[in-house]
Amino acid sequence: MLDVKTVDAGLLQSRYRLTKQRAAVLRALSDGTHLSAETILERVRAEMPGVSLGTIYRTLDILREIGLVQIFTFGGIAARYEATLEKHHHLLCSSCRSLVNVRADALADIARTIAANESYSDIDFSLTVVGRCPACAGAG
Amino acid sequence: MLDVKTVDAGLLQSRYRLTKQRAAVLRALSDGTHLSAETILERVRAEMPGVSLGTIYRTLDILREIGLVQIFTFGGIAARYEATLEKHHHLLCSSCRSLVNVRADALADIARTIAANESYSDIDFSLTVVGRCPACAGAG
DNA sequence: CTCTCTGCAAAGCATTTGCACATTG
DNA sequence: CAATGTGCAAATGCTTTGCAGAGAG
Repeated sequence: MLDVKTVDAGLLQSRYRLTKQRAAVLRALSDGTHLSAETILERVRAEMPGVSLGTIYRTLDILREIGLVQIFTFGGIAARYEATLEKHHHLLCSSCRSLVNVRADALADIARTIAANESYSDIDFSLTVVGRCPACAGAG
Repeated sequence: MLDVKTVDAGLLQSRYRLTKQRAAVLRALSDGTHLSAETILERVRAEMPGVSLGTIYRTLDILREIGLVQIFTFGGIAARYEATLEKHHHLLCSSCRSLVNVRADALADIARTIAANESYSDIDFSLTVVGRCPACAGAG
């Protein structure tokens, strides 16, 4: 999902440097799905103590700007970051707030049609399905 | 979108009282689409100065609990509240952050299929399309 | 009277920012 | 050295909460 070539392509064409901290953030991101800034900080600090949360946010913002990470916002939980280039959507549990990634290729046509109808350009789109996850449904 | 019958049905079946403040919030909501708490406060204060933002939030939370308002969260802007029972989705301008409501009936099947595949129940879903609105595209 | 509601102010959380120092090319 | 990056801490924006007094049944 996150090869060196892609990262270099992004960073080198910009004025940004690939510092230790940024590399660590990228490594943390390539491990998991929909990570929060706080989770990323923990992972980065595991190998590099002393890194600040501010740096995590600044790095994530740069990576987003370059197009290497996607940010997803949901109600009630902190923003989630993903280094996937694959288009995907989310299932959010209304009870435990856990997240699951899902694909929905059929959505693209619908989103494009909506955007075209209203003359919106350069679109991106994401579907969030909120519901009770199997675990929470089982627990009552 | 918000008739007295519906409101009464919701409030009377609960332990909540229909106070002046709550009525004003409901009135503010029935005027507009995707209002922020701050906007609602302004509108409520226009007819009833002294109302606090805390009361707005508490009221909105009750109304959501009863099922009279929907809350939508997007990145970068405050949550938006709507008293519509109609299922709808949003176009968010990546530049000026303006919002437009859109319908997308074809989405229901897709969302249900996704949820069923992953065994999620009691689902709700919403699509957010982010893109440049016509005004911003025109402005360059 | 009892329960619910409100305003106020403070607290809470996620995120951003200013600044002085460190690091890199 | 000139530019970019970092840690720290303070600031910000949105939302929630505790509390003491007001209002409703």
